[in-house]
Amino acid sequence: MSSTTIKDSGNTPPGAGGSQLKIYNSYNRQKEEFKSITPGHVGMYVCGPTVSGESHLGHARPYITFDVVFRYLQQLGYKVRYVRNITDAGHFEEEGREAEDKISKKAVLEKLEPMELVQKYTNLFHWAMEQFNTLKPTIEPTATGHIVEQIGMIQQLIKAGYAYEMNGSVYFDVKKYAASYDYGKLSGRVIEDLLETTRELEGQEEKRDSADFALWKNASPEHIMRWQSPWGIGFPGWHIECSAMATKYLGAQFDIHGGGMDLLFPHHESEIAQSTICNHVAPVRYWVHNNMITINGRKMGKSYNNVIKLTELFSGDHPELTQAYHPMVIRFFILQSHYRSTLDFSNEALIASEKGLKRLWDAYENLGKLGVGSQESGVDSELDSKVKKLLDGFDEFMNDDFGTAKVLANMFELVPVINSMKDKTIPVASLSRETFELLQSKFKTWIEDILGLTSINAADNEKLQGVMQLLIDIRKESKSKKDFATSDKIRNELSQLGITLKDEKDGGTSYSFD
RNA sequence: GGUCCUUUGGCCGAGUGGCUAGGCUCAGCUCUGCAAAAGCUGCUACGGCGGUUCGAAUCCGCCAGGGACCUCCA
Repeated sequence: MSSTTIKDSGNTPPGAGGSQLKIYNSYNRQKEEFKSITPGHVGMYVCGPTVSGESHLGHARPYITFDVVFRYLQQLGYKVRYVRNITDAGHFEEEGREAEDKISKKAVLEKLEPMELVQKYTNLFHWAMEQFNTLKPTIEPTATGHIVEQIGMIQQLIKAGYAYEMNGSVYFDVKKYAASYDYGKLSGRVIEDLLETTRELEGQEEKRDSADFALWKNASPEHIMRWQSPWGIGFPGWHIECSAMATKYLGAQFDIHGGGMDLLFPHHESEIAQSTICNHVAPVRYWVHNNMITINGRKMGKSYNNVIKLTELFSGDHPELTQAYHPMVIRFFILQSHYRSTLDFSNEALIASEKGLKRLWDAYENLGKLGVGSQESGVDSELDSKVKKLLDGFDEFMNDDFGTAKVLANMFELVPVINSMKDKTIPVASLSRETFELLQSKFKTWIEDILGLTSINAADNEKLQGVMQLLIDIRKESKSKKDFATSDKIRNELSQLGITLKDEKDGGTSYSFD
């Protein structure tokens, strides 16, 4: 793989014939052709998790969405630097546990140690991401590891006259910024409205304007995360970490910034303001936002009390769940909708996804087992061009703002063709050699490398496979002797254990685990 | 209250103004010792009312429902 040139991967390379990647840019609210700032390279920043608690289903969406974006950009031949932060600084408390007073007389080991908590949930997050088969970001910086950079940036903002200190805290001067820049453009906010807001919030009286936001907060004694700064002991504000880390690793201006729609305001709006003042340029070319996962039509979130944690989803241990769901089913479920639409959770929908994924994956495995066949004669040109068209659709739909749902729809349209070839009701030779090979290679590339799906069959164990083969052989012998009592006993008892035997048309028998 | 978005068949969910999305469910058929799987066929929807257009789920207006953001939030 070359690091500077565009790899010809069999997909449409950027800029060359065919369709070209278009991305919906939240900043302009329209689809734009994607052009990277540095040819052959892409810088992408995605807002990562706050590791003060366990991740839930809602969190799965952006990381799976942007994992596919990451994979696809690489597939197109770009060298991608994918930065996803870990927010491990802030006002930390563990759920169900009170934040503790640092000066209390408790023994050190009895106290809530913030880094221990942060470590625990970071590990859990990484574990869940692995279950989803997401690729690791190329850089995963932590907020606590970049306090120096954040302080540096705040100092720059003060020096530039866009931030002011008050009682050990530092605030960004939104009114001043708005005088010469378009504060509110990203989130569609009207600055006058923001300045007029008369919301009562704690600490508001320190600000010159209610729209101002904190860059650095003075730490009260009970605040357990604290650092020394030019303004006294405190902790960084809510938005500065992303600006500081994105600037450090991706430069003053980079290609893609991703995150959930709920971060549009104030988080990303503030990020733009901070970075623009410090770096004298708009930080991001393409703002990309995924929509929310809802449950019973409501956004999943702590404040709504409708959260299903990922561990619960994988184990089925939650009152809303009728069963456990394989992480791949969640991934598939998310990919079956467009990332900018809300996605409603329900057991019914997830079960449908589970079945669909199994069917798709079985067909994919069958496809891999098919030989090219003797392509001498009998090419069905109608079928051949239909298959080609469906395959071309993969690129076309993905290039249209990452239309994974439509890519999957095309794959499903190919499933009957593949299964029929397997059952020999359609000869493999009805496809030209070229088309058949394209079908095999594109299916593999797209299903595994781009969509990042994997098998959900639990049967990948050699000894078990041996035992299964033995049972299948015994059953086959019984059947040939018309001893159906024995053959049915084997099948029925296996079925009770959650193993389904399937007699294939070619005389063989396959099995699947629930 | 302000800003924005959304409303698709039993369920989920794509949809660029004209051509079958797709998945799941359900029914029938084929195959099969039976079953499962697979294949085939069927079920054809776009919140309501107007408007633009030769033609609208797709554009515009009004009404109704739902949601997001405005506060930590994926």
